[in-house]
Amino acid sequence: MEKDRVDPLLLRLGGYVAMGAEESEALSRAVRRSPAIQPYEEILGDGSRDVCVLQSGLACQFKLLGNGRRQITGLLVPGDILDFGFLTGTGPQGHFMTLCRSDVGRIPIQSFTALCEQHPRIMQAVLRASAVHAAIGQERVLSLGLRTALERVAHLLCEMYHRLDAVGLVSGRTTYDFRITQAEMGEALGLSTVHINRTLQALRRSGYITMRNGKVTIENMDGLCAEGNFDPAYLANITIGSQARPN
Amino acid sequence: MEKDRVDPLLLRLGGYVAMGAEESEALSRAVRRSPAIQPYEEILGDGSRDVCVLQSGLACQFKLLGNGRRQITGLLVPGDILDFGFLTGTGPQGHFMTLCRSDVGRIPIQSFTALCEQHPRIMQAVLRASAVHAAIGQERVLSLGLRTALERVAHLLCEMYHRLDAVGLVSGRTTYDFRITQAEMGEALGLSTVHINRTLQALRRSGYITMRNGKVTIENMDGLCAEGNFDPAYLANITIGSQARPN
DNA sequence: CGCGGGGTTGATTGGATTCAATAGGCGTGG
DNA sequence: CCACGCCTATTGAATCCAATCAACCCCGCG
Repeated sequence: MEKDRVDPLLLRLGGYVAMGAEESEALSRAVRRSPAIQPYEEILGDGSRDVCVLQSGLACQFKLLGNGRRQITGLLVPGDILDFGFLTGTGPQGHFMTLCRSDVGRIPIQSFTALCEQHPRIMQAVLRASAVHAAIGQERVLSLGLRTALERVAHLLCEMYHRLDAVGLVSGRTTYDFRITQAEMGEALGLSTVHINRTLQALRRSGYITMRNGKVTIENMDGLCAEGNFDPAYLANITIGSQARPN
Repeated sequence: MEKDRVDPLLLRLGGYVAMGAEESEALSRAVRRSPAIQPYEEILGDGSRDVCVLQSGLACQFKLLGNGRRQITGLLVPGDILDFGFLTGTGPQGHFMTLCRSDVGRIPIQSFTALCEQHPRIMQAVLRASAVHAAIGQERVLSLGLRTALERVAHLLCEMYHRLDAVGLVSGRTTYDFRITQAEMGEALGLSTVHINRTLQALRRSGYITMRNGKVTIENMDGLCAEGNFDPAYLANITIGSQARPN
């Protein structure tokens, strides 16, 4: 099973806008692969404006707040563009680092610009990805602002399932790799490590999930979604006009 | 003092990119003014893709979560573009409504597109505004995720000061209009009304602020900033390349 | 004058944190 | 090969910040 998986970026963008072989190839060619990055290594430290894409592994975006407090402001899965600042000509927000061994691809900003000019669909797909990224951010605010611990964790596990599924990283129906420590989960969800631990236990006891070796299996999808108020709609790309809306 | 203030949108965008008289006028001309909107009226309910700008008053963006819970995901001050979805061709995230009597201007999306093509600086400024909008969102995550109640409120009051100052809505050094109820503040900061009340009292007792008639005065800016871990840098527009960065 | 919304206060409750200690897994080095 | 150390997960106890519940005050308004 050492097969070279399809580029997750292609899967991601292809999920937004159907792309022809020519476009896929052009996109693939533009990506510069770098050597694998070790866990807990900072990405994007350099001032380059390249478009960075997580190719494999898991990464996060975070911000520091004096006295050692840290907030993880976003989790990044393969196929994710780390930061969309290049769209507005601004630098990345906060810091980025890997949470496990990962690969990061880069598209030099000039290549990217040329690519988008030649292939409007690619541009369109990137814009959709950016919109979904923003929607994920909104959901994070909802979680931190008014969801209980149980809801936050349940919601996160559902979200990860859908995001990983979109890039073909879910195996056997509902199992996916999620190499994150409980402490990191806490930093992402605004909860203490201890409470994350107890909350995960509750979800396991209820039969919603099982966890083994950094792999999460959702045993009761409906139950977990209900527990976390999860509605996958925000992960889809909704365009006004292209899809007639009920109202 | 009934003078027609300078269009806050011009002040906002002009703060990002210096614009000539021609550009300012073109921008002004593009904005369609609507009749004043009453408090607690929903904006953007229609499916239009117009670029909406708050011209006066105060508004918020919010999302609902079953069982009546509501999270205010953003506060909007004059000069703010309500939603940047038009940049990605997607619809607005969540709902928008006024918090007090307000005016909303609209730029039909076609006019906007034409405007940006003819005046690249306007496009550039809008992109900067979009980036700052995103940065404000990140700070919100920080607040909800790891700031204490006191820090959240202090931070918010500092943020509003800077945002309103940017559009000329601060009077007498540090006084600004902030017609928001404590309940709404709580919904924005993920705190209960009662706790907001007590936190505001603490800030007043410490001599950081005074409040009267919906007007906030910051009496001790340094103290309030320190209390809220507030650093105004994220409200500035930082562009890679245009400004040399220390590192 | 009664009503309603917003602000204030006190008492109580509770979800989550913090502190503290133990257990398990894994890599390194003796 | 085992010992040691480190990191992560787990558990229990105590504490605390903020929520909830419940009045009450104040004021503008019909």
